[in-house]
Amino acid sequence: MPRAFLVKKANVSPGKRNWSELPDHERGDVYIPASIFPPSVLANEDEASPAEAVPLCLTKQTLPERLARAELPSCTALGQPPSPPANQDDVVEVQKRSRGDLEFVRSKIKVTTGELLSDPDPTPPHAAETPIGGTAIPPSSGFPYSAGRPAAQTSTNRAAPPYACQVCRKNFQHQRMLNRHMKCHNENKRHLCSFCGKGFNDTFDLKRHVRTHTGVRPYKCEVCDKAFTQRCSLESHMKKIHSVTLQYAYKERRNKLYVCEECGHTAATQDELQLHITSLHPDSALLKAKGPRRGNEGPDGEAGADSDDTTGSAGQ
DNA sequence: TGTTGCTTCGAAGGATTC
DNA sequence: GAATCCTTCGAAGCAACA
Repeated sequence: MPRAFLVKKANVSPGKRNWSELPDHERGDVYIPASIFPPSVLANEDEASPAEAVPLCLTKQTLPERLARAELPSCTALGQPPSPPANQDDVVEVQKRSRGDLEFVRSKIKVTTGELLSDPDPTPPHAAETPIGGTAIPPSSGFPYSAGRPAAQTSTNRAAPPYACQVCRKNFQHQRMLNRHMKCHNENKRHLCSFCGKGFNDTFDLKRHVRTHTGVRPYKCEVCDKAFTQRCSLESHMKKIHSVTLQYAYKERRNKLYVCEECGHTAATQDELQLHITSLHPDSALLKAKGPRRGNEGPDGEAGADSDDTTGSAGQ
């Protein structure tokens, strides 16, 4: 019996939900805890998606106990944006967490595929200089650094990707790649988790993170019915446990699986999901969030309300 | 204490939408 | 063309077990 099926101790770290407590038949392929989105929470959608609504960790009394326990220790740092890294070259993300009185630091050293200059200029990056290559980082983002400049204009690099990050000196082929990369250096995370307040640079990262609070597990192993929050987890499970390697064509896109976050119902198309929500959850804030993507919403988008982040594997 | 399986998340490449 | 979304890879950390 795979250990994955063993019930973990109840004393889980506060930063993680322990959906393994639940039998797989209850989680199903798309397990969603009941009442995970109290109406009081979903009602607040003026400026943010449901996932970006009022941080629940600030209103725990409105939550079911089990959800309240889902509060990540990062809540303790709400309103306290992380200090900028002492060394801007570090691609180390430090998450402060606390276990009761004990606070610990979880660090992640990201080894990216970004291309570093093979012969980096020994002179320090002129991050504060006027950008030459142009930057798309909006002033409102609070990002203090310039995005960079075309590396082709910098000295002796041969065939180097044209856009270089002035902070970490990585090179990118496209300006948009560089622009997005610069978010990594931005301490102001635009997309905040409504449950714990943790910020993310990308809407999809937020959506993916929210699943850890909601318990939505869109990826189901068809062999043992165990469900996972991320596809890579499923594929890893399939490979290690069942010795089944899911193979897809290069860049093949799986069929999308639209998940109703009210009840867990899955639909093959967005229209079908829309119909489902309209008929069964007419008061759902998710329904409102299904409006025009950029019609009346802020720059943050509505991603948190989207259930289309859940793409089913091809085998489903 | 080492191994294994799972969870979570950062980040880049590419596709899609606006 | 820019912004957003999706996919993918990889790493760190944890729990459970040998």
